[in-house]
Amino acid sequence: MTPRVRFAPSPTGFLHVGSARTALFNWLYARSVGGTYVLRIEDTDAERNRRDLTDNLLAELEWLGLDWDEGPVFQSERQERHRQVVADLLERGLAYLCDAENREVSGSTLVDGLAVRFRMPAGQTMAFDDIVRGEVSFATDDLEDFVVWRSNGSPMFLLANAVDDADMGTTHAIRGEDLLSGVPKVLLLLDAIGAPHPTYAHLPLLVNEQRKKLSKRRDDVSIGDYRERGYLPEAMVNYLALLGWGPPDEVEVRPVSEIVDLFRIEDVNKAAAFFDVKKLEFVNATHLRGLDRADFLQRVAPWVGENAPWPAERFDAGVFSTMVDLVQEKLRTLADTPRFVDFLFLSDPVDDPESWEKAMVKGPAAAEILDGAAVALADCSWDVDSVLAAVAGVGESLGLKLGKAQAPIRVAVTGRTVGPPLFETMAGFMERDEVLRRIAQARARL
RNA sequence: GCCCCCAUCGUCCAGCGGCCUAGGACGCCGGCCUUUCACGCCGGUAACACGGGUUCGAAUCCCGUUGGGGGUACCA
Repeated sequence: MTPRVRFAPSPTGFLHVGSARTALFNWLYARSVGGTYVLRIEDTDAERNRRDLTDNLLAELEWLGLDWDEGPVFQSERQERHRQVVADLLERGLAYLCDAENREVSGSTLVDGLAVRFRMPAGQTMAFDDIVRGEVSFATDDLEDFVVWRSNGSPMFLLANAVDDADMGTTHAIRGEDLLSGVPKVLLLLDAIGAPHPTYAHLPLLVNEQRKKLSKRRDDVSIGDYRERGYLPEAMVNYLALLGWGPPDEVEVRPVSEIVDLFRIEDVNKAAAFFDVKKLEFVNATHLRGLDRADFLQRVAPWVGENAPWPAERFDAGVFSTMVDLVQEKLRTLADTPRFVDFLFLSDPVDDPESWEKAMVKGPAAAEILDGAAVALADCSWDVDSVLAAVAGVGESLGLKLGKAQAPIRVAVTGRTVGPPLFETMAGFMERDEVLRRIAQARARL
């Protein structure tokens, strides 16, 4: 029997990183064993049954590259089937009607306005063998009767979940550990409808610095937000795969295709994992550096386009395209890009007080360096070597190494202490007059 | 409260009875390179929660303790 797994998110309007991780592991499992990956939308709650909430979810999954083989299947469209199952449970006495106060009401057929609860059998042990957790068991005596059908005429999560998995032929339920304690109830439901139990694999939770489950209130959990902050989908997927799993060869940053080849669900570990943005950044930077120029230009387009910190008419795509070689390897995220090149597309260098303080105030001989550079750069050849030699000469006359000597010039020209290689940038992409103008302007400010 | 799960460097992952004076990665701290930053390279910091067993031998198996987490809705 070929494995069938499903990712069954509840539409909340965005894709949570924890959900993305669950989706990824289901996808990895399916892709690694040649199984089928189905997408199911758990929207039994009327408030979540909104197409727009689902659309965004699907868009984010597509962005991550987690393509599904079947679906999306909407639970809300399967209500009639759910109703039949509940009616059957009621008729067989496995469930009962109850009012708003949870008092049992006699009757063996569905009644509008009344909920239905499943009757918890006494003295049973519900056990199952979880791929990641091993043998897990619950005593039904510790569990209570639970609602399977709402008084408003809709199915509850557990019921829809059990019925749909049974109907869809789900062989493996791979999901977050927060759902572990719901398993015995689902098993009972599955037994009641005569369906086989899927094999479970409960993934360790993703937690924050407080070791609490990632929550949308406190933590940055939206995949869309990471996308907007300049993270690459392949980096996101790569990093997420590293939470709860590790490649046998210890090579952490790699293409998703390799992860598919190496992934084994049995290797997933049990302990909760901290979502570490620092490491995500590292993974992202590594993938970013690996992009070829055309690919990089395409991905970075949103950050140098309309929302860029410079007037669109001053942007020079040709200059930027060439500058890419000088900045790409320095970036952590795509969003870092503008501040490495903005001085080229702005009429004046940006004003960065910290940089100014560091190079012009605290740094040595700022005035002398700028004065010297104004002279030396005025009549040297306008190429990288000559510009470098000119600045180096100014530094030597003041007893400064090139690193120190270039600092005030860098800040005068670009506005910042951090940026692309200075001489390459000046000689390659700026007019001599503009460089001299900025140096003079900075000198006047001292 | 009750039920369930978990426990190796600050963090993520490796280790699945001897190869462990515990390995890799991120971070951090040094150094080199050097036109800043970054990259790269070199080096360093730092962990088997605790207590009992089992065994010739335990980070690895068992029990307990402690700690953490999850669940306990007519949310999913």
